[in-house]
Amino acid sequence: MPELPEVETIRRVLEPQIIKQTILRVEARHPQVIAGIPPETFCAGVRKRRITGTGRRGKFLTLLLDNGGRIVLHLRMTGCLLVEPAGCEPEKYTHLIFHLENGTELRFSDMRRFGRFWLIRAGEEDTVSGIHKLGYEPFDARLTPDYLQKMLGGRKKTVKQCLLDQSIIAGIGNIYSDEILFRAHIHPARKACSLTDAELACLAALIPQTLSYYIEKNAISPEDYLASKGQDYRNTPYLSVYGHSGEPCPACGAVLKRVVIGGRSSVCCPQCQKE
DNA sequence: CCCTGCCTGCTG
DNA sequence: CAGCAGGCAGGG
Repeated sequence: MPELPEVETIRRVLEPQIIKQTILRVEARHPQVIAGIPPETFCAGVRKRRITGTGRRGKFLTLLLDNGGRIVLHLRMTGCLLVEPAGCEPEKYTHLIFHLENGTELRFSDMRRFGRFWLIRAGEEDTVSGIHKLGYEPFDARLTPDYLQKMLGGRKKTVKQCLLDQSIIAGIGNIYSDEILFRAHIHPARKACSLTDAELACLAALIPQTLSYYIEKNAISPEDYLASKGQDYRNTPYLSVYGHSGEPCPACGAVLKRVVIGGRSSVCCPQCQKE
């Protein structure tokens, strides 16, 4: 489900609820969501540890532990994290429950079960989760027009595929790649190597701008997040093109078109985003 | 580059 | 019923 703005929203909602809490034990109802090590090893390694902080890298979340280790997780398509009182019935598809000392539980639910958890021990390098393969954060000062030129310049791939490539820029998914390209007036099917310097500069500026705009729009109180079971914090009312194919372009009124690029469906304006 | 698998639910 | 869904890894 979530891309960078949603993952960041979840992190901001969860952090105050779990920070300084000790994990009494972990219940792995569906151990398949634990990757890299046997589930029992994961549960034993996390048990009795205190959560000292949270982090985000691209679409990955991290929970820092008091022994220097960390939990790394990725929500993939439908993963969801909620902190709920122990007495309250877990959502359907709850696969992992972290029992916290204050009587609440950090619960991971995921209908499609694509989400994954890793445990990285103190001093260990994370070479398993995929974090090590990520490119710059969208807000990294090194994400310059020159960097984009270097990374996109020689590529035959489309610009859309490059934006989705986590090893170039971390955190952009199918929704925000469409939104960024719409704002930049660049057609998603354009070959990356065909982009002009001006277009690359435009992208370099719009990537952080667009994502921070949507992080702001996502802001939600922990109460509202919980009330909607972690489902209702999304940006749908603010999206310009994603989910709006067949509707008029908000800029020029032309009919927004659905196209398939690299197997992913994309929505763009045939008028504002010339091929 | 494309394809498949991983899962379940929703839409037409 | 087929096709699609905001992700990613692995294979040819």
